[in-house]
Amino acid sequence: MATLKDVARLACVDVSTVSRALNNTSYVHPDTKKRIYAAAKELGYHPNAMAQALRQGRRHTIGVVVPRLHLTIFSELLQGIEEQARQLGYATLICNTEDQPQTEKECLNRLRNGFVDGIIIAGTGYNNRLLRDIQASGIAVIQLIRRQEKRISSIVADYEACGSDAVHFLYRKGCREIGLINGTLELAPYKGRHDGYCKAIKKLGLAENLSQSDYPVNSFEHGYECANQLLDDVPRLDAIMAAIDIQGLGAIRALTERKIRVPEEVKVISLTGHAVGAMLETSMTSMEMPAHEMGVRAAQMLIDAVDAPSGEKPSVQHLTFATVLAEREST
Amino acid sequence: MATLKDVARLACVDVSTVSRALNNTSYVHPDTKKRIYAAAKELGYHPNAMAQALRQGRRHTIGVVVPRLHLTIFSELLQGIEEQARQLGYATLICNTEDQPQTEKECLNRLRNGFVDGIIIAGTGYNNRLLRDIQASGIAVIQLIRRQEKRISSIVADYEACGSDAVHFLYRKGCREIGLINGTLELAPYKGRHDGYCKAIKKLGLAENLSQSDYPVNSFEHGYECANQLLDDVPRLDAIMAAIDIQGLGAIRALTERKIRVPEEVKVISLTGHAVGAMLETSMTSMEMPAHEMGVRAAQMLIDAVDAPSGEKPSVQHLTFATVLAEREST
DNA sequence: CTGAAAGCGCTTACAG
DNA sequence: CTGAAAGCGCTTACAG
Repeated sequence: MATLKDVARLACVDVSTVSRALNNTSYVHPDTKKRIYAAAKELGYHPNAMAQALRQGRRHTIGVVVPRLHLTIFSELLQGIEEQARQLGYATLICNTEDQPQTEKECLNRLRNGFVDGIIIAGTGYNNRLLRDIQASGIAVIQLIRRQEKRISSIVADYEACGSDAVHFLYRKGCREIGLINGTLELAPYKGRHDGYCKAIKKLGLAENLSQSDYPVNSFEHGYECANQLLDDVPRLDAIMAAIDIQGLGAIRALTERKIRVPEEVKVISLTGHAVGAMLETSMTSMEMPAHEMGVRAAQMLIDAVDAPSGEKPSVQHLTFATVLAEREST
Repeated sequence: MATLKDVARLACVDVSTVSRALNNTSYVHPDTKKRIYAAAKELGYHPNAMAQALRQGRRHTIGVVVPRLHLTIFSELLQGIEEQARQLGYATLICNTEDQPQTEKECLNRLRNGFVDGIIIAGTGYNNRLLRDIQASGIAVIQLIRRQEKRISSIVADYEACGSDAVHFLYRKGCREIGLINGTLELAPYKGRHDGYCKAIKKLGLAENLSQSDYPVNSFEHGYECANQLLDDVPRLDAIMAAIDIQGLGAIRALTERKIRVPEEVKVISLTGHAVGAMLETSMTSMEMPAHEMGVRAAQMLIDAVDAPSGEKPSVQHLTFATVLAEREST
């Protein structure tokens, strides 16, 4: 790789002049400039981003820590983040934790070592202390989807309203025995949906029908298992709410196997529509969150914080997006 | 952020000693070591990765260029890549091109600027020259899924066998009018599946039933539109092969709307199963490629190339994975 | 076992 | 308009 020095030598000027010419950072005589450009081109010169970053103290890279990508909302969020970051001149570094606090910790420690200017995280909630340390050390941090720590800015959907709205929607459709398939209450999105569900159920004077399984929360099997549990426990079950699409698929599969018709006998709704629900044979009604836009906003907010002069760093802010009902065939 | 210098000052030694102690790179007196560790801890010292990279000429980062993440096989590949890279001590930088050659070009130019040690790309095929330049400049490059350039190593599935095997499978099931939903022949995976399909069809003395639409190849709508086209054009259509799962979903939707039963009247098979097919109401038969493993192998191969002493860089190699039939309810 | 020095490739005051 | 110099934070021969 050719360096500034090589270009300088070929163009018969000092490296500082080359730097100025290439970065358009101060007047350089047009003729000199021309010579420099020619030399740079001839040598196929590309500036070394490491050296620039070291010198300028800015890496123009953000880190994104997610629990999983495949078949999750995170791949869509990540697309939004990457798109926006790229437009603002930032690269995106990803880390996949599989929701393992230990893996997450290692990822965060790598990222903080001068890898990135800021971090967007959908975390496990087990490394909040570390996250605060990282933030205190001057690296911007934003929580996305999962607000596990109040003292760090976040962008989330209104999970509680989402859970509650879904119950009311099903109630209006005539459902009286509504089951919930959800995930661990340690994670904000599941906790919120759980609370919204319970409050609405109580308000309407209905019975809570909860379920759980040993499968990973984010799995088809979990949905399948929980649906079977609900069907066994609640003879007159007439609706199933699934926290995420994949669980909904599992639930529909369980219903199909029992020859229970959707939506005539049991209605199904997903609380986190992300595109796949709309494509099913029996397309699935869902509460949709604007994932792509949330990703874009997260990148924007993070980079704003990174770019802010160090005196006036923005204070902690929490942004909540509404989810919108998309009615389809499963209800 | 505390620097080596700060630690050195606090521990009353030279920076070089601190560096050696912290990196365990040569003998340092135990007492000194202890003092240094204590000082580093007290200051919350974290080495600056930029400076290390600049000094060592290695960034320990690989770049991954994909056309899309959400609801594609690429999110699964990326998970495999990230996992393996992380285990080998590498971070993963991603770029999302949306299959725009111009965006891809910009991404590649950013990556080559000292951002990464190597690049894994599922490319558009429009920047082959640039890719060769990048490779020539000392950055390892591997094509994944899409082999658009023979002179650069690649890891792909056997698309031709995949297309051909699917035809033979359907033939054995009694199908005689088999339609294909595919994508642009400019991309190797689609070209391969197309060729495999055509050869098998010819060999069996059947008629080719192709389709196309104006929608993005990687969309539900494309599958839906093409299926309708095939149904209109081929009265006795009894099977549909879809290049990818999402197209298959579109096809099933079209069939459902016309009240055509799957698989009794028309069978459906996806040529790139990636998890979602198995979860459907009518679970979809598909040719499965080991996406996660392919991602792992790609990361491995790339990092091997990066780590190879510069004298003995591995030569171009092409790895082809077999796809395996997973029979489900749609056939 | 440890210090002093050079240097990775760049940018940016400081002179002139 | 351009050069010489310092320095970003680290590592690593080279001495001793």
